[in-house]
Amino acid sequence: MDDAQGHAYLQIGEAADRAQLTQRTLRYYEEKGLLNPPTRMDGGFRLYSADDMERIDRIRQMKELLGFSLADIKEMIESDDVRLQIRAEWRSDADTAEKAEQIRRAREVTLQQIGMLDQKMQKMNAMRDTLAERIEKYDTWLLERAPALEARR
Amino acid sequence: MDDAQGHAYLQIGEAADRAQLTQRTLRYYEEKGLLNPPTRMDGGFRLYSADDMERIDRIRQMKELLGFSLADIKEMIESDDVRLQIRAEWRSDADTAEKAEQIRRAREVTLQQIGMLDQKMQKMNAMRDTLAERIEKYDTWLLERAPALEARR
DNA sequence: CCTTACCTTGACGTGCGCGTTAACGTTGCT
DNA sequence: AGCAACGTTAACGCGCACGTCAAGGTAAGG
Repeated sequence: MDDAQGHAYLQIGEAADRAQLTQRTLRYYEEKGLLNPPTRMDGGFRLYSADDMERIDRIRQMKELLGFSLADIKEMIESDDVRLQIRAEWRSDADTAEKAEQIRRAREVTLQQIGMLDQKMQKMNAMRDTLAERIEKYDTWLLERAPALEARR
Repeated sequence: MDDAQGHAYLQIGEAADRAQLTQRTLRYYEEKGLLNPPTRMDGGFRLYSADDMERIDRIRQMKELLGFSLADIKEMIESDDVRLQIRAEWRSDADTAEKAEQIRRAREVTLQQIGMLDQKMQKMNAMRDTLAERIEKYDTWLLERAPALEARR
């Protein structure tokens, strides 16, 4: 079942390459419950969907960008599960009110995530400011005490 | 040698409490070269200066905020050493040109740090945007499919 | 001088996040 | 049918960043 360009499903080798992770890491994430078990081919080979790949990338981002532990990340991405469940049961007979409740919870979680991102970025901005101040001090020092070389510019 | 409020130098217990770290962690950071060995009292007790405390806090920030390894942090804070050295040798007979060169290097490193902060913040902003989009989708879904409860507001 | 609180240096233990190896099965091509 | 490339699970190993004793020294008050 190929796509026009590339394959719709990736085996673990390709998946790992594209995600810039190792196969071991993907299996480990699955083992730890960060990834929902991917579909398998008859022989048992894992097949990663586009949704899987998206999720893998989000996990990597949260690790590298935010420096969170896998346990933290696991908690945080559970709102993604809701999103996927909704997509799957889109026209099922599940109770609409129940779905709405789930969505409201997911919304809440997402809001919290945004809040924590904002907090982090605020602190990083403060850090940036102190670094910028430091640059200024370096510059004034250089201008006062060793302007010779700077004048060449 | 007390200050008007609090002590100018802190023993490791107080230092750890104020930095929100454990004594073990402070000793570990020292062992790993992230902290320059603090002065000691006659009995061998460590005494942390205000500069030490500042540095400890920067280390903690870099770890928690940026999620860096201690090895990374060690590299990054070596520009701080320059700053402290400068302060120490302020009126020494060290070569001015040499100092200037050090300052230029420190300036370069600091600029790089600012650059990486900017990069991170940019990525975090992108992440924030996707989360905000998700919120929008939740909201429209809720308005379309389950407006009843929302109407109560 | 004695006690209590605080500190010292080892040294071993621990949880996380994988890396690595072993032994073996599957796929796909010729 | 055979072979190379790719996959599977299970198990052990490892570096990092400390936690946690153990055995003892020091500081400060009564």
